[in-house]
Amino acid sequence: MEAHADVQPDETSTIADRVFGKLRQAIVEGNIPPGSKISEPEMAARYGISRGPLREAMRRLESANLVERRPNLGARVITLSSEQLLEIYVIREALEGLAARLAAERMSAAAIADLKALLEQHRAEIAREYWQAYFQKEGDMDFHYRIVQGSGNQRLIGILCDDLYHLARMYRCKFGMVSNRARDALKEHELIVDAIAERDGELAELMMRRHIRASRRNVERRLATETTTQHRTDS
Amino acid sequence: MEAHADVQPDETSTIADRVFGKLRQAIVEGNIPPGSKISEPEMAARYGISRGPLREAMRRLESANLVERRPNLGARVITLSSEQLLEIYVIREALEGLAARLAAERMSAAAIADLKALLEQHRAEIAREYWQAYFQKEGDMDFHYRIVQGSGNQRLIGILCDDLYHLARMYRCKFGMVSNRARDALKEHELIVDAIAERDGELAELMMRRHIRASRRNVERRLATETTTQHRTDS
DNA sequence: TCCATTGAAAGTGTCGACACTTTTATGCGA
DNA sequence: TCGCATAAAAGTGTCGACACTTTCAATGGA
Repeated sequence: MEAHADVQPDETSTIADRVFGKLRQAIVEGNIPPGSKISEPEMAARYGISRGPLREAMRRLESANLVERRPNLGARVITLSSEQLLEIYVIREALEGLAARLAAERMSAAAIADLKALLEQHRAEIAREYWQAYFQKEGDMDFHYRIVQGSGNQRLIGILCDDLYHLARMYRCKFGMVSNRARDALKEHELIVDAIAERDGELAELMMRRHIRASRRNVERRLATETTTQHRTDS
Repeated sequence: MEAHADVQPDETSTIADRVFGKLRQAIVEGNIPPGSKISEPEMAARYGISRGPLREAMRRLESANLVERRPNLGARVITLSSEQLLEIYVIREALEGLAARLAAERMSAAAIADLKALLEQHRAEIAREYWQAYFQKEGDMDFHYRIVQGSGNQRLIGILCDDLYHLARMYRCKFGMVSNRARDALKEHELIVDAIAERDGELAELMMRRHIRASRRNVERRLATETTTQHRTDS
């Protein structure tokens, strides 16, 4: 995990950088609830720092669209609407489709082999019924990260890994999206990797777009039932 | 001009916000040359502010990928490689294609009429040979802005208008890209608008992708001749 | 003459303090 | 009791100052 372009917890980095990473993680995981106000004195005290670096970190969170800030009123964690979640899926479909095509053209043979090994691991975990814990967490993301990295397009990697994925993860935590389609998703992942291994960029893009569209439709279904049943605990 | 989601020069905004906008403009227009170091004391003195707000502005510039910052070494304006410029075109092709499709589905009739009026204006300017000054500046961008706004996807608007367009503009200034294909571009713009007016999303996406691909190829050609002739002044 | 060392100068990272704005609480009048 | 005005409290925006790091220059030795 954390194999992507994240803020390194290096000791040489600044306080603002480190606290940015911590705050982002706290927001994405829901430890700081959506819509809640972030008080500068309170946060500075919690992390044992001054308000200067904290404000720098807040600026970066603002740029990352994780907090909304209004002058003299302070910053709040963004509120999560289902429309915005679907907006992200629409963009991911276009961008990750592109990433899959580029990956098919440029990914190294070694990276493809690693990808296949990752899928093998997923397959085993699903067979052992561990998929709940795994796919609920970061398993699916790992796969997507690698494809995007394989595209070799630095700007594309930045947009997806530094911005959209954190938002997607946040929304998933918020709505409690436990993937109930792990087996289907794995099958789709396999088709994508096969296309990449065959260096068939066109097919890889098609399959990736289809995969994300299916994922979006799954979310749409859940959102629909969520709103009709009005927070019924489906246990 | 400046009709997009920019930093409002409102008096109620903070110093950091205003100086962020000013710095971004200065960087994009080349007034602060690429690769040059940005000294905090010097910049703070130039804008007559303290280092606190300036550092907040720098953080936002960092998030916008306009400056590179390394701990204890300071910030530099990003250096411009032709590879990165082409990377942006690849992403724009995917993202603006998507925007055109969404715009065809969702744009209001009034907005489409405005778009047609804009094209009419472009046509007149090209006929009067004003196209050099116009297309060299922001005329082309105006068109693209409107399409993206018409998509209605807030996240998409943010990625393109807040990040990629500024970068594209910067690279254009850097390489002195005077569009020598204004007439071709206008023709392509007309095809896109026609498709949108017909509510043909599929065609609008196809035409937009083709338009940006043509634009990218044009840049590629110029870059190729640029590197072979080694800065020959083609006057 | 060239290189290494050392000191100063400049620059970045961080902090505490103050001014102004917003919010909350208090008290007065109807 | 309710509503409004006023004042106090909290919070944000900004600044200047200090510590540490990096850079540069001068000095001394080989």
